[in-house]
Amino acid sequence: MPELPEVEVVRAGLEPAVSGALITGVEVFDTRSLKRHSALEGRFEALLEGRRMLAAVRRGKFLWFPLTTRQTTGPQALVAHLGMSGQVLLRTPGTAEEGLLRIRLQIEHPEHGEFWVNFVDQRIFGSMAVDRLVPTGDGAPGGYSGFDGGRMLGDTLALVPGQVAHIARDPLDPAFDEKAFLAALARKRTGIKRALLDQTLISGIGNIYADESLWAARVHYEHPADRLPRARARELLGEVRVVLEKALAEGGTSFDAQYVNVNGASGYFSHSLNAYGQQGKPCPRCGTPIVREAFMNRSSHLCPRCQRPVRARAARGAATAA
DNA sequence: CCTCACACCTGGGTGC
DNA sequence: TGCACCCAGGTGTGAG
Repeated sequence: MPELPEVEVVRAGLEPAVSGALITGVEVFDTRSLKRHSALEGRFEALLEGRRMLAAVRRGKFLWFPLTTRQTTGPQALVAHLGMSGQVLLRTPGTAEEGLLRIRLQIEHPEHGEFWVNFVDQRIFGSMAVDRLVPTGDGAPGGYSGFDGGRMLGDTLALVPGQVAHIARDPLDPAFDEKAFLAALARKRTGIKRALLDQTLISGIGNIYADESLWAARVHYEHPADRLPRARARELLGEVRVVLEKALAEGGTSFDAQYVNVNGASGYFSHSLNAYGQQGKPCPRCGTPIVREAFMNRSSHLCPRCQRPVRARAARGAATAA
């Protein structure tokens, strides 16, 4: 469900309530929501109770909350991934229980008081975990944590949860290495949309924003990544950034009550979609009906006129033989 | 090493 | 009303 803009809306919403807050209680209602948690770290509840969260950090679609250090362990964080249907809701203690509530943290903030942090997830593709923090490969901050978060973390800023270390930086991250991304893209022998969805190449993009970015850049989703001219690839990356930033400014994309911010409210970007879910409606650019095609057990939405497929890759040597 | 298909899940909507 | 079937915003794993 949630892609970078939706996850950032959640991060920003949690930040004031969780930064500096003490975890006073942890309730796990469904252990399947701990599938990313390794028992080697210790028991999830025991690792959290009595510790404080220092900040709310995000890279791509991953969220984490660095914890105060315990003498017995190195630096650790509570990690959360929303999967397809996860929500993190801030509630006043005593609020009636959400139907699909999987995990609840009881927290106490020194200034803002007590909250429940409710992790709600229909499909259970999301999860929480406590994971150790490891240094980032490039020495830059592990993810985005806002101004205050950056100050709170101080010299432990350049850490990332072990299970997030293989995820690439996202295109809104100041430390995103554009040259390295373009070079890696030029080596990918796969379709451009698969490459955009590959979180080890560039993170934060999912099915909605991949389709929107490709529409904006007028690129067909099966265009071979390694045959996209560098200038076109740079344009596409520019469109990715524009789409993500615009969606963020509008509070993310919601089709129903499934994706919501920490207060349960929906975003407005669904009104700004040009391609995703717009099959049958005229392309806002040329009027040709948008089509939907099967792709990776899901679907791709595109304008068949603005986004022409390229000729299939010629068999090796065929072009020169003639 | 790289790429791809698939498993992992539940619930809401639709059409018969 | 009931039910089968389709659909959904993601990621990790293992086969080839």
